[in-house]
Amino acid sequence: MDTSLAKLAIDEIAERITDAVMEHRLPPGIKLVEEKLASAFGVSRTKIRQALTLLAQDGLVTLHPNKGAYVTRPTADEARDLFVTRRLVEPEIVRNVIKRACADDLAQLRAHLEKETEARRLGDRRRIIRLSGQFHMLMARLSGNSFIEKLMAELCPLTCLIIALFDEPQTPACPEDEHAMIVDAIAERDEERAIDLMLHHLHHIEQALHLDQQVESGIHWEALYG
Amino acid sequence: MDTSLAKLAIDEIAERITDAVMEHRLPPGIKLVEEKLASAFGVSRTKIRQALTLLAQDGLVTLHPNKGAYVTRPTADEARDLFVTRRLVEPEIVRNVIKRACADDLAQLRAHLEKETEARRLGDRRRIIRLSGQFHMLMARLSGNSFIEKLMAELCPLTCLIIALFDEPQTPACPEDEHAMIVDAIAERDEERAIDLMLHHLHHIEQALHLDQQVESGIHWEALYG
DNA sequence: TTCAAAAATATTGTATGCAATATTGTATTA
DNA sequence: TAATACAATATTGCATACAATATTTTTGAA
Repeated sequence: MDTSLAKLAIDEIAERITDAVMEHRLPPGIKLVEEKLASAFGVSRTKIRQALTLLAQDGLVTLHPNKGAYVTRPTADEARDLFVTRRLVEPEIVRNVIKRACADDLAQLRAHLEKETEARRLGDRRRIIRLSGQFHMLMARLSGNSFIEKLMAELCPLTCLIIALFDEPQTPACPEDEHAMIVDAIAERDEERAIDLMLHHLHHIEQALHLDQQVESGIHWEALYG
Repeated sequence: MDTSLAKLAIDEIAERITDAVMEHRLPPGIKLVEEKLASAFGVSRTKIRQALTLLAQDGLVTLHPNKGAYVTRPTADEARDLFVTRRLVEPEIVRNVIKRACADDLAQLRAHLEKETEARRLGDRRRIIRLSGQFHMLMARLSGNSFIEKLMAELCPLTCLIIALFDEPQTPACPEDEHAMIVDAIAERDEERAIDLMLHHLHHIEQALHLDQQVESGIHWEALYG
């Protein structure tokens, strides 16, 4: 798992685990044994422990005292709350990006869209999901409000988790080019349209999930001995 | 500093430090030496370290690598962003509280108001500031959205910090009974008025601060040798 | 005396070791 | 054989020790 030679800081460890969760390489519910991670990253458990507390703070990992750390398994209710929160915050992000975005910012957005296109071309579904999340994180960063940026840096990885839980693996990952349309509207400084597109985008993501079905509780143990 | 006998969990340590910051017993900019905290709380540095990473995640403490942990000293810009964020989020909180609040929830709010009144009667300015912050945290909790609750649990202590930095100590802590008026409007299910009161309340807090003055940079070292 | 170099001290960063707890495997008994 | 108690193993929680880095104090020369 560790590719670099330099010793990893706890933030970097947390980031790598976050990426792995976003790409569904670490599925919701899986146990994260400290020693395994420690040897995987080539550091001591102390650092892993600190990384896990960070991730737990972000809600990506849940700590059960004396039991261990598990990748969080959000409930359908939490998923709904998450989308409510995103629909509350992301219009403000769009407004601020339109207000502040310079040419370089737009270039960053376009560059990100290209990465998404490339991942789609390759059919790399895991990367598509992670990049889709990171698009919104980039938008939040460009909005210039550090609190909103930090909030989105929590909500986006969690959204990926929720997609992992509630989406059918067969479904084509994300609404195709909605991100591109949002960027276009931003480039044209069309606030109303950009916000509208963003809200529809979020609705599409949520509606593609099956939050009403009983997938949420995970494995149905009762049904196993039939 | 440690009053209980049982060993403190990391969260409890973080909470106590948070309270101390909210009450301005730990002023912005002060260094938090791990060993001092460790002996104060009767635990090892390991736990303190984890508590500090939590607090740093919340923005209440800033970690300078190899230098140490310092109580954050927010800038005026960050203060403005914070209030922007609160004005974005708290109307939603009010809406949800009105939608969901049962009799017991309202009783909790009233009980909190009494605590505030008591602190005001005693002239305990520190407690007033902390309780004022915790009023908004309670509202967020009653709103039933865990993400918004968590966000407010970060923003409120930071607001206390900002008040510590930018408010004149002489000023009477907070607008007198605006919290009570908000609770009244909520009890009457008057959404528009409640939101209006909340927004005005937030404006009052922000305008009581001197975010435009150059208080922010802390001590004016240049002016000391004149 | 003043400045800079160097020693001494303080503090952080990390790994390791041990105790506490949980989980798994085994044996014993009804 | 099935259930339960007990032992073995695995894992977490925590403190401590040591290395790396920063800060302060002391020393010595200009």
